[in-house]
Amino acid sequence: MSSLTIGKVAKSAGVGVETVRFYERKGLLEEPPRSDSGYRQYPHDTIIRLRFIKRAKALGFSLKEIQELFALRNDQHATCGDVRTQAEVKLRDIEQKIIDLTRMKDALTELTGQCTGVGPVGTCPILTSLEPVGDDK
Amino acid sequence: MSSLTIGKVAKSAGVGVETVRFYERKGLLEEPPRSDSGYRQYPHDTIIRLRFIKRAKALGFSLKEIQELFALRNDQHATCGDVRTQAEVKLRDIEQKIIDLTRMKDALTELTGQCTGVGPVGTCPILTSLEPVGDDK
DNA sequence: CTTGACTCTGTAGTATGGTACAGTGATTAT
DNA sequence: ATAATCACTGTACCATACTACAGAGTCAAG
Repeated sequence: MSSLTIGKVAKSAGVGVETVRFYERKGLLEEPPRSDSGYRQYPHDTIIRLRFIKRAKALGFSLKEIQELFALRNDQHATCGDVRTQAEVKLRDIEQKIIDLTRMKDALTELTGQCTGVGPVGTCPILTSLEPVGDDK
Repeated sequence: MSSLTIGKVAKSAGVGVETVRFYERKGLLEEPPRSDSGYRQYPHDTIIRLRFIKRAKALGFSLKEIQELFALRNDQHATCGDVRTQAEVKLRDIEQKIIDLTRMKDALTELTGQCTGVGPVGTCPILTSLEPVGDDK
């Protein structure tokens, strides 16, 4: 059956043409066959692969990690458990980020709570708590 | 009193020497006076300023945002409320990140829950749910 | 007074995930 | 048939926050 041009796969997957070529350079997409004139000819499942990348990115996987996922899938010796392990590592990662951000949030909430919002900038408790002593210059 | 060399301020503030020069280039630190031989001579409160930067970074502020905070402080017309507004914007920002990460976490938790961890990689529900149909190459 | 540690400038490289050309050739629609 | 898209390669650039040199000069301790 037919193959797709780079513009078609890009549009179908919701990414830019340059992004598709970028993924190829990064090894996330295999080099597709070329037409006589040198145009890339993509099989239809390239769209699926691109969507996989989009979803995995939305789940917080980096391009490198996505590549590792692909490598795992192509590895005859890899098991479902290996994939699960990767997902769990990423899960711990995300949980840690949430913890860190929550800490930041609490600290900032406390700071804004101390600030009445009135008065000159020099007396702002947000700034003074970030810079407890002295004044530069 | 005495001034400090770049190595001293860097160490006291817990950052690298290159980082201090980098901050100077970025406009986060003013250019300090120089000795006859061209060495930077830092006033003591540079350490405080560097620590301010560290703390603000730990609260999720980018260097650019920290610079804006400094600009605000040096602005005679700025009020405490302006600073508070900046902090609140950052707070919303952090809250949104937490929401996004929580969504990622839930999606990944669901995925790992579906995976028993046994069997070949081809049957892994984590991979099949990321790539619902077809199989590339 | 020598040696090692420190500092200087300027440039380039790291990682991440793309985006944006320029200049040229191919294809498609009218 | 010709103009408007589209595709090609290669390179450079965006932001973020540093880090790492090279090659030269300076300072402090023993």
